[in-house]
Amino acid sequence: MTRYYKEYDEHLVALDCIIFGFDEGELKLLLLKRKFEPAKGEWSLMGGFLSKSESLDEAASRILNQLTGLSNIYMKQLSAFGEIDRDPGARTISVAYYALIKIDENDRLLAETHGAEWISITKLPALIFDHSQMVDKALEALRRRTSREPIGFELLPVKFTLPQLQSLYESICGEQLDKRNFRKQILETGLLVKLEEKDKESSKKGAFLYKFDHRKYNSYVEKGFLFQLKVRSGQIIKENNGNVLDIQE
Amino acid sequence: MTRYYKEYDEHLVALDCIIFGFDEGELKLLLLKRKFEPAKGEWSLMGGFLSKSESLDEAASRILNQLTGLSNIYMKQLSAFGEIDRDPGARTISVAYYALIKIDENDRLLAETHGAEWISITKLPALIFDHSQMVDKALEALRRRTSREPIGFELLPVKFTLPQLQSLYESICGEQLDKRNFRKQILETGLLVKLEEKDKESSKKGAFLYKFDHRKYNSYVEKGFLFQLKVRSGQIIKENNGNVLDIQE
DNA sequence: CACTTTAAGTGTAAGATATACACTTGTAAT
DNA sequence: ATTACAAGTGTATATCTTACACTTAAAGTG
Repeated sequence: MTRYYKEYDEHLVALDCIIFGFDEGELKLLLLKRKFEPAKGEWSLMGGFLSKSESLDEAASRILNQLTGLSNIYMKQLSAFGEIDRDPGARTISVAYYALIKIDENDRLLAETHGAEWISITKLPALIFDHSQMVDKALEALRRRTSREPIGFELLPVKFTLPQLQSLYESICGEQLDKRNFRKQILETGLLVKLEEKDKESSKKGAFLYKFDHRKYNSYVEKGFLFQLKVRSGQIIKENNGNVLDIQE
Repeated sequence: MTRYYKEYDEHLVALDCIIFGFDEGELKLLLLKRKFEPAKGEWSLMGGFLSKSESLDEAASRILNQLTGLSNIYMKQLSAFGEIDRDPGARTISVAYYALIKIDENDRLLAETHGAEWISITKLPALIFDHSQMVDKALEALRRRTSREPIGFELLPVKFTLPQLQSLYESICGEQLDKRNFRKQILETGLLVKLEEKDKESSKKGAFLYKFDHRKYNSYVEKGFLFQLKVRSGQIIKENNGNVLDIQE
Protein backbone atom coordinates (compact mmCIF):
# COMPACT_ATOMS: atom_id res chain seq x y z
CA MET A 1 0.00 0.00 0.00
CA THR A 2 1.40 3.36 -0.98
CA ARG A 3 1.72 5.48 2.08
CA TYR A 4 0.40 9.04 1.83
CA TYR A 5 -0.09 11.52 4.72
CA LYS A 6 3.47 11.10 5.95
CA GLU A 7 3.58 14.34 7.84
CA TYR A 8 0.86 13.68 10.41
CA ASP A 9 1.06 12.54 14.02
CA GLU A 10 0.32 8.96 14.93
CA HIS A 11 -1.52 7.91 18.08
CA LEU A 12 -2.14 4.96 20.30
CA VAL A 13 -5.71 3.78 19.87
CA ALA A 14 -7.26 1.86 22.72
CA LEU A 15 -10.55 -0.01 23.01
CA ASP A 16 -12.57 -0.19 26.19
CA CYS A 17 -15.52 -2.51 26.69
CA ILE A 18 -18.54 -1.77 28.83
CA ILE A 19 -19.83 -5.29 29.42
CA PHE A 20 -23.43 -5.53 30.59
CA GLY A 21 -24.99 -8.59 32.15
CA PHE A 22 -28.21 -9.31 34.05
CA ASP A 23 -28.21 -11.51 37.10
CA GLU A 24 -30.17 -11.79 40.34
CA GLY A 25 -32.60 -9.18 39.08
CA GLU A 26 -29.87 -6.61 38.62
CA LEU A 27 -28.11 -5.02 35.69
CA LYS A 28 -24.39 -5.56 36.15
CA LEU A 29 -21.06 -4.59 34.65
CA LEU A 30 -18.01 -6.79 34.30
CA LEU A 31 -15.15 -4.82 35.83
CA LEU A 32 -11.59 -5.71 36.66
CA LYS A 33 -8.71 -4.54 38.75
CA ARG A 34 -6.03 -3.17 36.52
CA LYS A 35 -2.92 -5.32 36.47
CA PHE A 36 -0.37 -2.82 35.18
CA GLU A 37 0.77 0.76 35.63
CA PRO A 38 -0.43 3.41 35.66
CA ALA A 39 -3.33 3.05 38.10
CA LYS A 40 -2.47 -0.57 38.87
CA GLY A 41 -4.99 -2.20 41.21
CA GLU A 42 -7.81 0.25 40.52
CA TRP A 43 -11.17 -0.68 39.03
CA SER A 44 -11.31 -0.41 35.29
CA LEU A 45 -13.14 -1.47 32.18
CA MET A 46 -11.66 -4.24 30.10
CA GLY A 47 -9.42 -2.65 27.50
CA GLY A 48 -6.62 -3.14 25.04
CA PHE A 49 -4.83 -1.55 22.14
CA LEU A 50 -5.63 -1.55 18.46
CA SER A 51 -3.06 -3.22 16.25
CA LYS A 52 -2.39 -2.48 12.59
CA SER A 53 -3.83 -5.78 11.49
CA GLU A 54 -7.40 -5.46 12.76
CA SER A 55 -10.41 -3.20 12.41
CA LEU A 56 -11.89 -1.40 15.41
CA ASP A 57 -14.80 -3.86 15.59
CA GLU A 58 -12.44 -6.82 15.38
CA ALA A 59 -10.22 -5.43 18.10
CA ALA A 60 -13.20 -4.87 20.39
CA SER A 61 -14.36 -8.45 19.86
CA ARG A 62 -10.87 -9.77 20.48
CA ILE A 63 -10.61 -7.91 23.76
CA LEU A 64 -14.03 -9.07 24.91
CA ASN A 65 -13.08 -12.60 24.00
CA GLN A 66 -9.83 -12.40 25.98
CA LEU A 67 -11.74 -11.63 29.14
CA THR A 68 -14.82 -13.77 28.73
CA GLY A 69 -13.92 -16.46 26.23
CA LEU A 70 -17.10 -15.53 24.39
CA SER A 71 -17.53 -14.69 20.75
CA ASN A 72 -20.49 -13.69 18.61
CA ILE A 73 -21.62 -11.30 21.26
CA TYR A 74 -23.92 -8.33 20.75
CA MET A 75 -21.56 -5.37 20.65
CA LYS A 76 -21.96 -1.78 19.53
CA GLN A 77 -19.60 1.08 19.31
CA LEU A 78 -20.43 3.73 21.85
CA SER A 79 -18.11 6.62 21.08
CA ALA A 80 -14.50 7.69 20.78
CA PHE A 81 -12.93 9.45 23.75
CA GLY A 82 -10.10 11.78 22.93
CA GLU A 83 -9.24 14.27 25.61
CA ILE A 84 -5.51 14.90 25.63
CA ASP A 85 -4.90 13.84 29.20
CA ARG A 86 -7.54 11.17 29.52
CA ASP A 87 -4.92 8.47 30.09
CA PRO A 88 -1.92 9.52 32.18
CA GLY A 89 0.09 6.66 30.69
CA ALA A 90 0.29 8.21 27.23
CA ARG A 91 -1.77 10.20 24.76
CA THR A 92 -4.36 7.63 23.82
CA ILE A 93 -7.57 7.78 21.85
CA SER A 94 -10.05 5.27 23.20
CA VAL A 95 -12.97 3.86 21.30
CA ALA A 96 -15.54 2.48 23.73
CA TYR A 97 -17.82 -0.43 22.89
CA TYR A 98 -20.64 -1.88 24.92
CA ALA A 99 -21.49 -5.55 24.94
CA LEU A 100 -24.54 -7.47 26.16
CA ILE A 101 -23.89 -10.87 27.67
CA LYS A 102 -26.07 -13.71 28.87
CA ILE A 103 -24.37 -14.31 32.19
CA ASP A 104 -25.85 -17.81 32.38
CA GLU A 105 -24.03 -18.97 29.35
CA ASN A 106 -20.84 -17.36 30.39
CA ASP A 107 -18.04 -19.23 32.05
CA ARG A 108 -18.00 -17.33 35.32
CA LEU A 109 -14.75 -18.92 36.33
CA LEU A 110 -12.93 -17.52 33.31
CA ALA A 111 -13.90 -14.01 34.30
CA GLU A 112 -12.74 -14.70 37.83
CA THR A 113 -9.35 -16.00 36.71
CA HIS A 114 -8.79 -12.60 35.16
CA GLY A 115 -9.71 -10.89 38.40
CA ALA A 116 -12.94 -9.64 36.92
CA GLU A 117 -16.18 -9.18 38.84
CA TRP A 118 -19.81 -8.62 37.98
CA ILE A 119 -20.85 -5.49 39.84
CA SER A 120 -24.36 -4.05 40.02
CA ILE A 121 -24.70 -0.72 38.25
CA THR A 122 -26.26 0.63 41.43
CA LYS A 123 -23.04 -0.10 43.32
CA LEU A 124 -20.27 0.88 40.95
CA PRO A 125 -16.90 1.77 42.44
CA ALA A 126 -14.82 4.69 41.22
CA LEU A 127 -13.18 3.80 37.91
CA ILE A 128 -9.89 4.91 36.38
CA PHE A 129 -9.49 7.71 33.85
CA ASP A 130 -12.72 8.59 32.03
CA HIS A 131 -14.20 5.11 32.41
CA SER A 132 -17.06 6.29 34.60
CA GLN A 133 -17.99 8.74 31.86
CA MET A 134 -17.97 5.88 29.41
CA VAL A 135 -20.24 3.84 31.65
CA ASP A 136 -22.70 6.71 32.03
CA LYS A 137 -22.83 7.18 28.31
CA ALA A 138 -23.21 3.46 27.71
CA LEU A 139 -26.14 3.32 30.10
CA GLU A 140 -27.85 6.13 28.25
CA ALA A 141 -27.19 4.42 24.95
CA LEU A 142 -28.50 1.13 26.29
CA ARG A 143 -31.69 2.78 27.51
CA ARG A 144 -32.31 4.52 24.25
CA ARG A 145 -31.57 1.48 22.17
CA THR A 146 -33.77 -0.69 24.35
CA SER A 147 -36.78 1.38 23.39
CA ARG A 148 -36.04 1.01 19.69
CA GLU A 149 -34.72 -2.51 19.36
CA PRO A 150 -35.44 -5.72 21.25
CA ILE A 151 -31.96 -6.04 22.68
CA GLY A 152 -33.08 -7.02 26.16
CA PHE A 153 -33.07 -10.63 25.00
CA GLU A 154 -29.30 -10.49 24.54
CA LEU A 155 -29.04 -10.24 28.31
CA LEU A 156 -31.33 -13.15 29.15
CA PRO A 157 -30.99 -16.89 28.66
CA VAL A 158 -32.60 -18.23 25.50
CA LYS A 159 -35.58 -19.33 27.58
CA PHE A 160 -36.86 -16.77 30.02
CA THR A 161 -40.04 -15.89 31.90
CA LEU A 162 -42.08 -12.72 31.57
CA PRO A 163 -41.37 -11.69 35.16
CA GLN A 164 -37.64 -11.98 34.38
CA LEU A 165 -38.03 -9.90 31.26
CA GLN A 166 -40.00 -7.27 33.11
CA SER A 167 -37.41 -7.13 35.84
CA LEU A 168 -34.71 -6.63 33.21
CA TYR A 169 -36.57 -3.77 31.60
CA GLU A 170 -37.13 -2.23 34.99
CA SER A 171 -33.42 -2.41 35.72
CA ILE A 172 -32.55 -0.82 32.43
CA CYS A 173 -35.00 2.03 32.55
CA GLY A 174 -34.74 2.50 36.28
CA GLU A 175 -38.40 2.47 37.17
CA GLN A 176 -41.18 0.07 38.07
CA LEU A 177 -43.50 -1.06 35.31
CA ASP A 178 -47.10 -2.22 35.58
CA LYS A 179 -47.25 -5.98 35.18
CA ARG A 180 -50.39 -6.13 33.07
CA ASN A 181 -49.44 -3.26 30.80
CA PHE A 182 -45.98 -4.65 30.33
CA ARG A 183 -47.21 -8.11 29.40
CA LYS A 184 -49.83 -6.73 27.07
CA GLN A 185 -47.32 -4.55 25.30
CA ILE A 186 -44.60 -7.13 24.94
CA LEU A 187 -46.94 -9.91 23.84
CA GLU A 188 -48.63 -7.62 21.31
CA THR A 189 -45.37 -7.46 19.37
CA GLY A 190 -45.94 -11.11 18.50
CA LEU A 191 -42.21 -11.71 18.92
CA LEU A 192 -42.39 -14.00 21.94
CA VAL A 193 -43.06 -17.71 21.67
CA LYS A 194 -44.67 -19.29 24.71
CA LEU A 195 -43.23 -22.69 25.60
CA GLU A 196 -44.89 -25.57 27.43
CA GLU A 197 -42.26 -25.56 30.17
CA LYS A 198 -42.35 -23.58 33.36
CA ASP A 199 -39.55 -22.15 35.40
CA LYS A 200 -40.07 -22.81 39.11
CA GLU A 201 -37.06 -20.99 40.47
CA SER A 202 -38.87 -18.01 41.80
CA SER A 203 -42.36 -19.17 42.66
CA LYS A 204 -44.33 -22.22 43.64
CA LYS A 205 -46.75 -21.78 40.78
CA GLY A 206 -43.97 -21.41 38.28
CA ALA A 207 -43.84 -19.03 35.34
CA PHE A 208 -44.09 -20.06 31.71
CA LEU A 209 -40.91 -19.85 29.70
CA TYR A 210 -40.77 -17.90 26.45
CA LYS A 211 -38.37 -17.63 23.56
CA PHE A 212 -37.67 -14.57 21.44
CA ASP A 213 -38.55 -15.17 17.80
CA HIS A 214 -35.43 -13.84 16.06
CA ARG A 215 -36.60 -15.07 12.71
CA LYS A 216 -39.89 -13.21 12.88
CA TYR A 217 -38.14 -10.11 14.17
CA ASN A 218 -35.73 -10.10 11.25
CA SER A 219 -38.55 -10.42 8.79
CA TYR A 220 -40.32 -7.49 10.49
CA VAL A 221 -37.15 -5.41 10.24
CA GLU A 222 -36.87 -6.17 6.55
CA LYS A 223 -40.46 -5.10 6.03
CA GLY A 224 -39.70 -1.88 7.88
CA PHE A 225 -41.91 -2.49 10.90
CA LEU A 226 -40.53 -0.89 13.98
CA PHE A 227 -40.13 -2.32 17.42
CA GLN A 228 -41.07 0.33 19.93
CA LEU A 229 -41.35 -0.03 23.66
CA LYS A 230 -42.56 2.80 25.82
CA VAL A 231 -39.58 2.61 28.09
CA ARG A 232 -38.94 6.00 29.53
CA SER A 233 -35.38 7.04 30.15
CA GLY A 234 -35.69 7.27 33.89
CA GLN A 235 -32.48 7.48 35.85
CA ILE A 236 -31.08 4.48 37.59
CA ILE A 237 -30.52 5.60 41.13
CA LYS A 238 -26.94 5.05 42.12
CA GLU A 239 -25.85 4.45 45.64
CA ASN A 240 -23.30 6.83 46.96
CA ASN A 241 -20.16 4.73 46.91
CA GLY A 242 -18.75 5.62 43.54
CA ASN A 243 -17.98 8.67 41.52
CA VAL A 244 -20.38 7.87 38.74
CA LEU A 245 -22.60 10.78 39.58
CA ASP A 246 -19.76 13.24 39.84
CA ILE A 247 -18.21 12.98 36.43
CA GLN A 248 -20.12 14.88 33.84
CA GLU A 249 -19.69 14.31 30.19
CA MET B 1 4.47 12.61 30.98
CA THR B 2 5.90 9.16 31.59
CA ARG B 3 5.31 7.03 28.57
CA TYR B 4 3.83 3.57 29.19
CA TYR B 5 2.43 1.20 26.55
CA LYS B 6 5.59 1.34 24.43
CA GLU B 7 4.97 -1.88 22.63
CA TYR B 8 1.73 -0.98 20.86
CA ASP B 9 1.05 0.18 17.30
CA GLU B 10 0.36 3.82 16.56
CA HIS B 11 -2.14 5.00 14.00
CA LEU B 12 -3.13 8.02 11.98
CA VAL B 13 -6.37 9.44 13.33
CA ALA B 14 -8.48 11.49 10.96
CA LEU B 15 -11.59 13.58 11.51
CA ASP B 16 -14.35 13.92 8.97
CA CYS B 17 -17.17 16.44 9.23
CA ILE B 18 -20.67 15.93 7.94
CA ILE B 19 -21.82 19.53 7.68
CA PHE B 20 -25.58 20.03 7.47
CA GLY B 21 -27.27 23.19 6.31
CA PHE B 22 -30.79 24.16 5.31
CA ASP B 23 -31.44 26.38 2.34
CA GLU B 24 -34.12 26.81 -0.30
CA GLY B 25 -36.33 24.38 1.57
CA GLU B 26 -33.77 21.61 1.35
CA LEU B 27 -31.44 19.88 3.76
CA LYS B 28 -27.94 20.14 2.34
CA LEU B 29 -24.42 18.95 2.94
CA LEU B 30 -21.23 20.92 2.47
CA LEU B 31 -19.01 18.77 0.27
CA LEU B 32 -15.76 19.42 -1.46
CA LYS B 33 -13.60 18.06 -4.21
CA ARG B 34 -10.53 16.49 -2.75
CA LYS B 35 -7.37 18.44 -3.52
CA PHE B 36 -4.76 15.76 -2.91
CA GLU B 37 -4.03 12.12 -3.60
CA PRO B 38 -5.38 9.54 -3.29
CA ALA B 39 -8.77 10.13 -4.91
CA LYS B 40 -7.89 13.69 -5.89
CA GLY B 41 -10.81 15.47 -7.54
CA GLU B 42 -13.52 13.25 -6.11
CA TRP B 43 -16.30 14.39 -3.81
CA SER B 44 -15.48 14.10 -0.16
CA LEU B 45 -16.38 15.27 3.31
CA MET B 46 -14.21 17.92 4.91
CA GLY B 47 -11.51 16.16 6.86
CA GLY B 48 -8.12 16.44 8.50
CA PHE B 49 -5.76 14.70 10.86
CA LEU B 50 -5.58 14.73 14.62
CA SER B 51 -2.42 16.20 16.07
CA LYS B 52 -0.88 15.38 19.44
CA SER B 53 -1.75 18.77 20.84
CA GLU B 54 -5.54 18.71 20.55
CA SER B 55 -8.50 16.65 21.70
CA LEU B 56 -10.83 14.99 19.20
CA ASP B 57 -13.49 17.64 19.75
CA GLU B 58 -10.97 20.42 19.31
CA ALA B 59 -9.63 18.91 16.12
CA ALA B 60 -13.12 18.57 14.68
CA SER B 61 -13.86 22.22 15.46
CA ARG B 62 -10.57 23.31 13.94
CA ILE B 63 -11.31 21.46 10.73
CA LEU B 64 -14.82 22.86 10.48
CA ASN B 65 -13.41 26.30 11.07
CA GLN B 66 -10.82 25.90 8.34
CA LEU B 67 -13.52 25.28 5.78
CA THR B 68 -16.22 27.64 6.94
CA GLY B 69 -14.53 30.23 9.10
CA LEU B 70 -17.19 29.51 11.71
CA SER B 71 -16.73 28.68 15.35
CA ASN B 72 -19.10 27.86 18.22
CA ILE B 73 -21.02 25.57 15.96
CA TYR B 74 -23.32 22.77 17.07
CA MET B 75 -21.23 19.66 16.61
CA LYS B 76 -21.56 16.09 17.83
CA GLN B 77 -19.41 13.08 17.45
CA LEU B 78 -21.06 10.51 15.25
CA SER B 79 -18.83 7.46 15.42
CA ALA B 80 -15.34 6.15 14.77
CA PHE B 81 -14.73 4.30 11.52
CA GLY B 82 -11.95 1.78 11.60
CA GLU B 83 -11.99 -0.74 8.79
CA ILE B 84 -8.44 -1.60 7.82
CA ASP B 85 -8.70 -0.56 4.20
CA ARG B 86 -11.15 2.26 4.55
CA ASP B 87 -8.60 4.80 3.30
CA PRO B 88 -6.32 3.54 0.52
CA GLY B 89 -3.79 6.27 1.39
CA ALA B 90 -2.83 4.65 4.69
CA ARG B 91 -4.30 2.82 7.64
CA THR B 92 -6.35 5.55 9.21
CA ILE B 93 -8.96 5.59 11.95
CA SER B 94 -11.53 8.27 11.25
CA VAL B 95 -13.74 9.86 13.83
CA ALA B 96 -16.75 11.44 12.15
CA TYR B 97 -18.55 14.49 13.52
CA TYR B 98 -21.67 16.15 12.27
CA ALA B 99 -22.24 19.87 12.42
CA LEU B 100 -25.36 21.99 12.01
CA ILE B 101 -24.89 25.34 10.34
CA LYS B 102 -27.08 28.34 9.72
CA ILE B 103 -26.25 28.86 6.08
CA ASP B 104 -27.49 32.45 6.22
CA GLU B 105 -24.86 33.45 8.67
CA ASN B 106 -22.20 31.61 6.84
CA ASP B 107 -19.83 33.31 4.48
CA ARG B 108 -20.78 31.44 1.36
CA LEU B 109 -17.78 32.79 -0.47
CA LEU B 110 -15.37 31.25 1.98
CA ALA B 111 -16.80 27.83 1.31
CA GLU B 112 -16.55 28.47 -2.39
CA THR B 113 -12.91 29.53 -2.21
CA HIS B 114 -12.20 26.08 -0.82
CA GLY B 115 -14.02 24.48 -3.70
CA ALA B 116 -16.84 23.43 -1.42
CA GLU B 117 -20.49 23.21 -2.41
CA TRP B 118 -23.80 22.90 -0.65
CA ILE B 119 -25.51 19.86 -2.12
CA SER B 120 -29.03 18.67 -1.38
CA ILE B 121 -29.13 15.37 0.44
CA THR B 122 -31.55 14.14 -2.21
CA LYS B 123 -28.88 14.66 -4.87
CA LEU B 124 -25.68 13.49 -3.29
CA PRO B 125 -22.88 12.36 -5.58
CA ALA B 126 -20.76 9.30 -4.90
CA LEU B 127 -18.27 10.07 -2.14
CA ILE B 128 -14.78 8.71 -1.51
CA PHE B 129 -13.92 5.89 0.86
CA ASP B 130 -16.61 5.22 3.44
CA HIS B 131 -17.90 8.79 3.45
CA SER B 132 -21.32 7.81 2.08
CA GLN B 133 -21.67 5.42 4.99
CA MET B 134 -20.80 8.26 7.33
CA VAL B 135 -23.44 10.45 5.72
CA ASP B 136 -26.10 7.78 6.04
CA LYS B 137 -25.29 7.28 9.66
CA ALA B 138 -25.25 11.03 10.29
CA LEU B 139 -28.69 11.38 8.74
CA GLU B 140 -30.05 8.69 11.01
CA ALA B 141 -28.43 10.33 14.01
CA LEU B 142 -29.82 13.72 13.01
CA ARG B 143 -33.33 12.31 12.67
CA ARG B 144 -33.19 10.58 16.00
CA ARG B 145 -31.74 13.55 17.79
CA THR B 146 -34.26 15.89 16.22
CA SER B 147 -37.06 14.04 17.94
CA ARG B 148 -35.39 14.35 21.32
CA GLU B 149 -33.78 17.74 21.25
CA PRO B 150 -34.71 21.02 19.58
CA ILE B 151 -31.70 21.10 17.30
CA GLY B 152 -33.60 22.18 14.21
CA PHE B 153 -33.04 25.76 15.28
CA GLU B 154 -29.31 25.34 14.75
CA LEU B 155 -30.04 25.10 11.04
CA LEU B 156 -32.26 28.18 10.79
CA PRO B 157 -31.51 31.88 11.13
CA VAL B 158 -32.14 33.31 14.57
CA LYS B 159 -35.47 34.67 13.31
CA PHE B 160 -37.53 32.20 11.30
CA THR B 161 -41.12 31.57 10.30
CA LEU B 162 -43.25 28.58 11.18
CA PRO B 163 -43.54 27.51 7.53
CA GLN B 164 -39.73 27.51 7.34
CA LEU B 165 -39.48 25.45 10.50
CA GLN B 166 -42.06 22.99 9.24
CA SER B 167 -40.26 22.66 5.95
CA LEU B 168 -37.03 21.95 7.81
CA TYR B 169 -38.63 19.23 9.90
CA GLU B 170 -40.14 17.75 6.77
CA SER B 171 -36.73 17.65 5.12
CA ILE B 172 -35.16 15.99 8.10
CA CYS B 173 -37.78 13.34 8.66
CA GLY B 174 -38.52 12.88 4.97
CA GLU B 175 -42.28 13.19 5.05
CA GLN B 176 -45.02 15.78 4.85
CA LEU B 177 -46.47 17.09 8.08
CA ASP B 178 -49.92 18.53 8.71
CA LYS B 179 -49.65 22.28 9.08
CA ARG B 180 -52.15 22.67 11.91
CA ASN B 181 -50.88 19.74 13.90
CA PHE B 182 -47.29 20.84 13.49
CA ARG B 183 -48.00 24.38 14.64
CA LYS B 184 -50.05 23.20 17.57
CA GLN B 185 -47.35 20.81 18.69
CA ILE B 186 -44.42 23.15 18.32
CA LEU B 187 -46.20 26.11 19.93
CA GLU B 188 -47.35 23.95 22.84
CA THR B 189 -43.74 23.51 23.91
CA GLY B 190 -43.75 27.19 24.84
CA LEU B 191 -40.24 27.50 23.47
CA LEU B 192 -41.02 29.83 20.56
CA VAL B 193 -41.31 33.58 20.94
CA LYS B 194 -43.50 35.29 18.37
CA LEU B 195 -42.09 38.57 17.10
CA GLU B 196 -43.95 41.56 15.71
CA GLU B 197 -42.11 41.37 12.40
CA LYS B 198 -43.15 39.44 9.35
CA ASP B 199 -41.06 37.82 6.70
CA LYS B 200 -42.44 38.53 3.23
CA GLU B 201 -40.00 36.51 1.19
CA SER B 202 -42.30 33.65 0.40
CA SER B 203 -45.80 35.11 0.41
CA LYS B 204 -47.66 38.31 -0.11
CA LYS B 205 -49.35 38.03 3.24
CA GLY B 206 -46.07 37.43 5.03
CA ALA B 207 -45.42 35.02 7.87
CA PHE B 208 -44.66 36.05 11.43
CA LEU B 209 -41.10 35.60 12.59
CA TYR B 210 -40.29 33.62 15.71
CA LYS B 211 -37.26 33.13 17.92
CA PHE B 212 -36.29 30.02 19.83
CA ASP B 213 -36.17 30.65 23.55
CA HIS B 214 -32.80 29.08 24.45
CA ARG B 215 -32.99 30.38 27.99
CA LYS B 216 -36.34 28.77 28.68
CA TYR B 217 -35.21 25.55 27.03
CA ASN B 218 -32.13 25.34 29.23
CA SER B 219 -34.21 25.85 32.33
CA TYR B 220 -36.56 23.06 31.17
CA VAL B 221 -33.59 20.76 30.63
CA GLU B 222 -32.32 21.47 34.12
CA LYS B 223 -35.71 20.64 35.54
CA GLY B 224 -35.70 17.39 33.60
CA PHE B 225 -38.55 18.23 31.24
CA LEU B 226 -38.13 16.56 27.95
CA PHE B 227 -38.51 17.98 24.51
CA GLN B 228 -40.25 15.42 22.36
CA LEU B 229 -41.46 15.82 18.82
CA LYS B 230 -43.37 13.09 17.10
CA VAL B 231 -41.10 13.06 14.12
CA ARG B 232 -41.08 9.63 12.62
CA SER B 233 -37.87 8.38 11.13
CA GLY B 234 -39.12 8.13 7.59
CA GLN B 235 -36.56 7.71 4.90
CA ILE B 236 -35.47 10.58 2.77
CA ILE B 237 -35.92 9.42 -0.76
CA LYS B 238 -32.69 9.72 -2.62
CA GLU B 239 -32.50 10.24 -6.32
CA ASN B 240 -30.53 7.68 -8.18
CA ASN B 241 -27.37 9.57 -9.01
CA GLY B 242 -25.16 8.58 -6.10
CA ASN B 243 -24.10 5.48 -4.31
CA VAL B 244 -25.64 6.38 -1.01
CA LEU B 245 -28.15 3.60 -1.22
CA ASP B 246 -25.62 0.99 -2.23
CA ILE B 247 -23.21 1.10 0.65
CA GLN B 248 -24.48 -0.71 3.67
CA GLU B 249 -23.06 -0.26 7.09
C1' DC C 1 -55.14 -33.09 54.13
C1' DA C 2 -56.78 -28.50 54.90
C1' DC C 3 -54.73 -24.11 55.24
C1' DT C 4 -51.37 -20.69 54.28
C1' DT C 5 -48.15 -18.41 51.46
C1' DT C 6 -46.21 -16.69 47.26
C1' DA C 7 -45.74 -15.09 42.86
C1' DA C 8 -48.10 -15.75 38.17
C1' DG C 9 -51.57 -14.57 35.45
C1' DT C 10 -55.60 -11.96 33.61
C1' DG C 11 -59.30 -7.41 31.44
C1' DT C 12 -61.52 -3.08 31.43
C1' DA C 13 -62.80 1.65 31.73
C1' DA C 14 -61.27 6.51 31.84
C1' DG C 15 -58.14 9.80 30.41
C1' DA C 16 -54.72 11.56 27.31
C1' DT C 17 -52.83 12.02 22.88
C1' DA C 18 -52.66 11.84 17.88
C1' DT C 19 -54.90 12.44 13.66
C1' DA C 20 -57.69 14.03 9.94
C1' DC C 21 -59.68 17.64 7.86
C1' DA C 22 -61.44 23.00 5.11
C1' DC C 23 -62.21 27.56 5.29
C1' DT C 24 -60.76 32.56 6.21
C1' DT C 25 -57.26 36.25 6.12
C1' DG C 26 -53.93 39.56 4.48
C1' DT C 27 -51.43 41.50 0.82
C1' DA C 28 -49.33 42.29 -3.64
C1' DA C 29 -49.93 42.29 -8.47
C1' DT C 30 -52.84 43.11 -12.32
C1' DA D 1 -61.88 45.82 -7.94
C1' DT D 2 -60.37 41.32 -8.75
C1' DT D 3 -57.27 37.59 -8.55
C1' DA D 4 -53.75 34.71 -6.74
C1' DC D 5 -51.09 32.90 -3.07
C1' DA D 6 -49.48 31.29 1.09
C1' DA D 7 -50.46 32.09 6.24
C1' DG D 8 -53.19 31.16 9.73
C1' DT D 9 -56.82 28.89 12.61
C1' DG D 10 -60.27 24.70 15.67
C1' DT D 11 -62.73 20.59 16.38
C1' DA D 12 -64.36 15.91 16.44
C1' DT D 13 -62.89 11.07 16.20
C1' DA D 14 -59.90 7.46 16.76
C1' DT D 15 -56.10 5.55 19.01
C1' DC D 16 -53.11 4.80 22.63
C1' DT D 17 -51.82 5.01 27.50
C1' DT D 18 -52.72 4.40 32.10
C1' DA D 19 -54.52 2.92 36.40
C1' DC D 20 -56.21 -0.59 38.89
C1' DA D 21 -57.63 -5.81 41.98
C1' DC D 22 -58.84 -10.28 41.99
C1' DT D 23 -58.07 -15.34 40.76
C1' DT D 24 -54.98 -19.27 40.07
C1' DA D 25 -51.48 -22.81 40.75
C1' DA D 26 -48.47 -25.14 43.55
C1' DA D 27 -45.44 -25.86 47.45
C1' DG D 28 -44.82 -25.80 52.36
C1' DT D 29 -46.74 -26.31 57.01
C1' DG D 30 -49.18 -27.92 61.07
